[in-house]
Amino acid sequence: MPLSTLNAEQLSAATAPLGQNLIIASAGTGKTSTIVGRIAHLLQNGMDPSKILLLTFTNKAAGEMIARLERYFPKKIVSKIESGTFHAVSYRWLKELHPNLALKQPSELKTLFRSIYEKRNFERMNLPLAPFSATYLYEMYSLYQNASLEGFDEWFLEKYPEHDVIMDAYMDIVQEFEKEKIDYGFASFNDLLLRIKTYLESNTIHFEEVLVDEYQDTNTLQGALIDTLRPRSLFCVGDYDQSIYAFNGANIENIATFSTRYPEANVFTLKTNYRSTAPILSLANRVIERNERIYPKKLEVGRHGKTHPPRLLMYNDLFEQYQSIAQSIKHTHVPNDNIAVIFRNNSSADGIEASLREVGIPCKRKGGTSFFDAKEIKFLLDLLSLLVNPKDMMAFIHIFEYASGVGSALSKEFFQCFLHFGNGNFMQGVLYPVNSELPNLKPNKNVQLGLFDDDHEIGSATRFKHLDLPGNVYGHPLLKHPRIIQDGVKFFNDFYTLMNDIRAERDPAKILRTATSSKLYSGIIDMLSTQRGRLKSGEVDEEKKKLARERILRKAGLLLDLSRQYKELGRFVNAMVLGGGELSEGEGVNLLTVHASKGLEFPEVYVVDLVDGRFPNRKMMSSIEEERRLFYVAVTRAKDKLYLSLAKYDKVKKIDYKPSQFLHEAGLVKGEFVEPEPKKARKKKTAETDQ
DNA sequence: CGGTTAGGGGTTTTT
DNA sequence: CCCCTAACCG
Repeated sequence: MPLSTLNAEQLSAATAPLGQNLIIASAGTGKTSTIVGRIAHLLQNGMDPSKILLLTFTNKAAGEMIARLERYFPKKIVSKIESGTFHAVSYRWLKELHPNLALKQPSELKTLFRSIYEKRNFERMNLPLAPFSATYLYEMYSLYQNASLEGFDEWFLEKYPEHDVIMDAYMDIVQEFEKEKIDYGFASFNDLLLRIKTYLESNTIHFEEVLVDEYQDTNTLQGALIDTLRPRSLFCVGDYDQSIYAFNGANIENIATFSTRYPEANVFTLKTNYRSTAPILSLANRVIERNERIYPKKLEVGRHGKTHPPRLLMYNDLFEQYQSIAQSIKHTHVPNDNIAVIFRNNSSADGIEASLREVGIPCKRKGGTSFFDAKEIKFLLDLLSLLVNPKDMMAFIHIFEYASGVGSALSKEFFQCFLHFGNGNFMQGVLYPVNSELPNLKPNKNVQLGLFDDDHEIGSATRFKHLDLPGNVYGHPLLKHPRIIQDGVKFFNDFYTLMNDIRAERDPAKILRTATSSKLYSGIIDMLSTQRGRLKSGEVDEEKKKLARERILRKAGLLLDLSRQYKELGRFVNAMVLGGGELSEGEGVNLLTVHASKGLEFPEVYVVDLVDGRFPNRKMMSSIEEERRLFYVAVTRAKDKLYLSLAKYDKVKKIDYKPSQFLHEAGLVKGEFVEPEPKKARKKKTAETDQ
């Protein structure tokens, strides 16, 4: 049974009485085993599994814990446990209340936000200071939703009192953004939590025990969500030294004030580290001890035997560093997937990946340009999104931007045309238009300038006659649009054919099969593979193009495989948004950001680019303490061997680097770290104004 | 000119 | 991938 493998401190935590329990679990102390043991304990004592809620930071983590429980309990019981990330669980509940919920990627919502922002004319407002850019304002708004429960204006002005004069305009943008989201039927990640919180304020979903993993990274909103759940018992597991999500509103106060908020709380500490060797742990501790100790803890080494001291690798040039690491990985006897290369920023990944490829070592990346960011996959998902939610203008715009001569503005007009042709029903407007006149596009222009008014119908009937299109496309009112050209009409014809083929189908796999074999998609494949097969000289290398084409087809096939588990199209599309980033492709050496490495462990770890400015990141650093925690997380991933590396110079960018202060703190570089003169920081957060 | 579209150069971290 | 700038259109 899972409980019999626990040590004394883990067991006393796992069998704690119902109530408020906080488990301080340092890196590698068997946190997962303790949570699994806790659930086993609850089940053994007869708790109804459907009254247990397990909240984790990634869906993968939840899946692993559930899988471990299935080794000891019948699947029928374990599957009743409610589990997943805050977002996944909220989505599951909301889907019952709002079946048409359409989850959107943050980047999409940012684009929507920007388009609203850009309608405002700040120059005309004669402002005494430059307003924040759309991007920065969006990021702040998003952070606010996670970090605060008060009004946006209050929260914002506390940070930037001088923006008082623009606050009304900011609020106006935010309000319009909220309205547009509802009009388009969109929900953001934050909306999932916000909406379920609102629901819970007047309704109850009762749980006997709620377990929260990675409690140190819960933000204020998630904290409030736990509060509104009001479970009979709470079991929170975390380590304040591993709190690394401040940028997402993670509130270390949640864990720091647990025992004052719940005076009856039990606090358990897991002290014995079974993961890393003594020298690795002592290095980690030396550094992290410079941060304030919130709860007392002292790590004890659970592993004995032969050890390798952590090694500092210092190089003269950036690429020499990557190439040398690739060589060292090539010559080690450890299997590739037992090795991780960990970095602070994704910008390190390309160089490492290229160097590994050079010597023929396979590698996989999590984050960065993921599977779902690939254009060929995004296109298919946009098609599906549009089928699920025909109000999804963003998805439509992305699809039609592939037609040559069509950009985002014209694509948007086309969408409005279809809505008009179908009396508000998009699909109707595409397939069976009831209005055959163009809508009045940009009425202000027409009225003020008297332009374009009578251009609308020019050549509409005859312009595309030679294309030999089927009658229903040839007679479609979209062809009357003055700015559609031949390629656009051909694209529309293929789009029309596909929509006609899949309009009645609801099964995700069948739709994908039709879509991937459609003429529309083969056009996309051709365009993308030609682009990717192009050499620096501009010529297309047929071999390279063929390879790109095969890669695209393989990816599309993978998406099709994923879709087979889903019966309902909407759930499939949302699942791809919700869990998409967690999928990593292929086999080989693991390339990870520190954030992505959380919760994982590897026999051999390389932490690279440990130079001042990059790690710690000095550009937009929230605090040196947080950067130190990031360093702590990175090094405590290592079980047996730890390499810390840096290069003193980047000859491509011509930048000199100094060793990271954490290497001084670790005692690997002699002497106390001296902070360099702060360079004039480029202000990126303010928008350019003409004055 | 104004509004778009298309292509080139720099990047913090995530559900 | 996001921001900027150079061509392009009516």
